[in-house]
Amino acid sequence: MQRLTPREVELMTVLWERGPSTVAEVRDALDDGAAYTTILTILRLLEEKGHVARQAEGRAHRYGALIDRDEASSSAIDRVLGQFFSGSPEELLTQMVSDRGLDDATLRRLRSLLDERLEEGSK
Amino acid sequence: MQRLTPREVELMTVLWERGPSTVAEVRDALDDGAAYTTILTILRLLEEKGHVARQAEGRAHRYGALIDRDEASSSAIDRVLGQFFSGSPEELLTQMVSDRGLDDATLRRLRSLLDERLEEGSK
DNA sequence: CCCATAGTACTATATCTATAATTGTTCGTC
DNA sequence: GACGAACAATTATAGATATAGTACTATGGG
Repeated sequence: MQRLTPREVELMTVLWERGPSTVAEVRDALDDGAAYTTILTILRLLEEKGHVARQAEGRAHRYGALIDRDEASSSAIDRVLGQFFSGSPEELLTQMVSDRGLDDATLRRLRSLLDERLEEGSK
Repeated sequence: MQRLTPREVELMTVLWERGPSTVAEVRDALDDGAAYTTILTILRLLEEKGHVARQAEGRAHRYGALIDRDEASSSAIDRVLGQFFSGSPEELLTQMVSDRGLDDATLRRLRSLLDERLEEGSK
């Protein structure tokens, strides 16, 4: 998937959380003083790139996400993996558990997650 | 830490792997046909941003990284965490182990990694 | 049925990113 | 000491990003 700019991620997040929305709704949800036309322009670019679609609704249009959040975050992770961890999820995880103050409870939850995965895989 | 562009990460990677290098050495290491002046420009920008420093060496300059790789990757992860996982490392890891096509061997390695961590923590 | 307004399309601008050509400088060699 | 090669500084350009102004359109309330 194409890379999303930080600003684009912000708009997409609104669509993911609110569901299909009009320009005005997105602007209200962002609540950062951006002009109507600014939001419109970014949504238009996202549409060009195929990340959102819209349908007319009265005189307005309702924009909906075409990609889901997992897809986008997965791409973002891939990018980080490639840039810093030679594509190796282990290396990323290693740094996360060592650098980041994850407590034992969290580590244990992650381990059971892995256990579940391994269970399923062997089914 | 400020965000690094993909291209900047590539150059920094050379410095991280090779240690302090001249422009010509970086260009050779990249081996992607970039012009000498292109590399120079990006290094100059990285210097402005405080990510590298240089010292004269004969008529050339040797550029060295001022930030280490962990620092940069950690920032990149933070950005992804903030953008997609409400800052929660657990959510990111959850997605990694569930969505990604990690094979059993990898999952097992990840689990032993967590085991080690938990061992250490309880010591 | 008309016109104010909400909404859209089009256009514009500033900054950032990535690229490189041109110009200037220094050092080693002859 | 002049010259060429290697290097650096300056300048330039194209495309992407983020912002918004302007001009046009359609619709719903009076």
